[in-house]
Order: sequence, then structure tokens, then C-alpha cells
Amino acid sequence: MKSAPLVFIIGPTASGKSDLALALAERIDAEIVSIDSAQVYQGMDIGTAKPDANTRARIRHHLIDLITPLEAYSAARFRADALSAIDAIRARGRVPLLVGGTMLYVQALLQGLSELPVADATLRAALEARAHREGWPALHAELARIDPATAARLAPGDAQRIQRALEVHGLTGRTLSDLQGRRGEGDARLANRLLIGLMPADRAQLHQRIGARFHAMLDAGLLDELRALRSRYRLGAQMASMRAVGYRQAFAHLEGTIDHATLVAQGIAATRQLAKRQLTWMRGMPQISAYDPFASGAAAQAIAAARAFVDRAG
RNA sequence: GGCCUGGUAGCUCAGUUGGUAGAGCAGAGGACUGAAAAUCCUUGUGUCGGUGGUUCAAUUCCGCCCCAGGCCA
Repeated sequence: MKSAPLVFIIGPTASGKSDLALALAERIDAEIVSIDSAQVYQGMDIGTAKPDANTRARIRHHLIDLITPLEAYSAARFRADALSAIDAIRARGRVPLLVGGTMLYVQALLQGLSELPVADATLRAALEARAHREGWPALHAELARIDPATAARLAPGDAQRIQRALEVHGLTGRTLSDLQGRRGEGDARLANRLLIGLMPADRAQLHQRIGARFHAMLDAGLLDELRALRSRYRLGAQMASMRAVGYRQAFAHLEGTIDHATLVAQGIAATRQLAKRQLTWMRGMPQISAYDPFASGAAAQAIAAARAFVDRAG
């Protein structure tokens, strides 16, 4: 018994995921589920290249504008939200089309997550304070006593993961390596899937697009958008929303930390580095159907493959 | 035209009391389980502007030339 089909389009930033997704969505009667950790923020439209109102009126989109920039989202929440969006789309007789570049979320969906406690702001703040006094290597040393296996795979400077491992232990009394031992499974609802990956062969061309797009975002009013957000919310540089590529640099510029030229240079560089990390994830993913978005005819091929896949399954 | 200061890794620069050189950034590769557009790890051979000279040896000292700034004419 084969489950209903669903299609993924994943790729690095600026690789043309959205255009391909829209073209495909109209041909297979799909609704789009965004796999994007930044598009979940309300009001952060320009810098996240969020689909505009027209586009969203044409094709229904999910998992966009879920929270304010003061809040935090998570891979686990994404997994739950995505699964329920998939159910809802299927109930309408449509095909779920999952599109985005947050590869941890893709991973969380396809491979599942272990049973772990949710983040605890109080405990995190306490660990943060300790790290401020003693340094992360000291907390890494402590982790080595509690959970040698996890400490061994983490670098002494990997603040975020050391903090998480200590948090999990503090919350449950059990080690992260113990709890992670058994990973959840990919959901049966996702079994019949096509994973389209946009992987540019020519990095220079991707870099060129990234640079052009960042300039276009500034021209479109990225700084004004952030000014408005800052007057509406008490935003801090340490918040997850303000660590997003582009917003982080724009925030620093509005704070007066960096000049405009530096904002441009660092914003573009950060975007390129993001794309690189996304590609690293993708290289390690099994069963990915790779297309070079800059090769002529690639989009048409991908669409044809997706249509054939959906027809066969349906 | 004269004087001064520079010309070293893609960029910004450090350095070698003469034994062919190193940081930051960028770039590249990798890791990745409730912050992930995050967090972290690894990775630096480049006619040391050109050309003559001194020297066992010159990127380093000397001469000339070229280039970029600045000052004076």
C-alpha cells in the first residue's frame, strides 16, 4: 500500500527554488509548505525573500508568518507543523510541495527527531551566565564528566551544542547521548516522496546571483523594514530572528557598529557562506534527484520528472 | 619636474638586524537531533612591483625604472 505522493524542492539560497516551485505547483495542483527558518517571522519579508501577496493568493503557502521576531521557532515545531500542513493539503485533494533551504528541518522531517525536552529559557540563561564567567571550554569539560560521548564529538568552542547538551541533562537527568541513541523514524506519510535538489555546478554564478539579490533587497527597503520592526518590537541582536542573514548585518548597521559598505560586504559574504553550508548538507543526502538550476532546460526536466512522479503515484 | 611615503596571499596589512614569509577577512572542504539564515571544526607557495648590482645567499642592502597616494614647484 503506497502512501500519497509528495514532492520536495530543496536548494541553497538564490538557486531559484521559488520560481521552480510556483511553476510546478500550478501543474500538479499543489500547495506549498515552506521549509524556511526565517520566513516564519512576521514582518521579515524583504530579507527572507518571502513570496508576495499575489503569489500567495495564487498558490496557497504554509508555514510562513507564524511568529513575531521576538519568538523562537524550532526544528521540532517545524516537523509537527509540516506534518499537519501535509495532512490538511491532502484532505483538500492536493499535493504537498515542500520547498526551502533549511536543511536541518528537511532532516528532521525525513529522519525524525529523538525524544528530547523543549528548550528552557531560564536554564539557558543560567548556562549563558556561567559561560560568560568561566568560558565555554569549562562547560565543555563539565559535559565531558557527565556525557563523555557527546563531549567527545563537540568542539570546546561550540557554545550552542554544549549548552543544549547540558540543558538536556539538567532538564531530564539523562545524557544527550543516551536520549539521542534512539532516533525517531521518518513518518509513514512521507514515504512516497520525490526529493528534487537544486545544485549549481557553477558556484561563481550562484555568487553573482547572491550579490545581485542582496543589493536588490537593500533597494527594496530592507533597512526601512528593519527600522519599522525595531520601533514595533524590542529587538535584540542575540535573538534568533536578528541572527538571520542580512538582518544581522542590517541590525549592526542601524546600531552604528558597521558602515554601509561593510553591511553590503558582510551581508553578501554571509549569504554565500549560508549557501555553502546548505550545499554541504545536500551532498550528504541520499536519494536526492539533483538538477543544475543554471543549466538550460533543467527546470523543465525537473517539472517533467515531478509530474511523472505524481501521476504514477496518483 | 623635485621630495616624501607606499607597492608582500583575492582584500586589508604584519614581517624578515640578508638564509625565499604570516595574520584577519574573503574563498574552499567538513560537522550538524527543539536557536539551524544558527553554532562550530579544518584549510594560507604568494615571480614579497620590475630590472641591474653587492653577497655563498636579496623579498630584506644599493642603483635605476614602473605604478599609487601626498607635499613642493
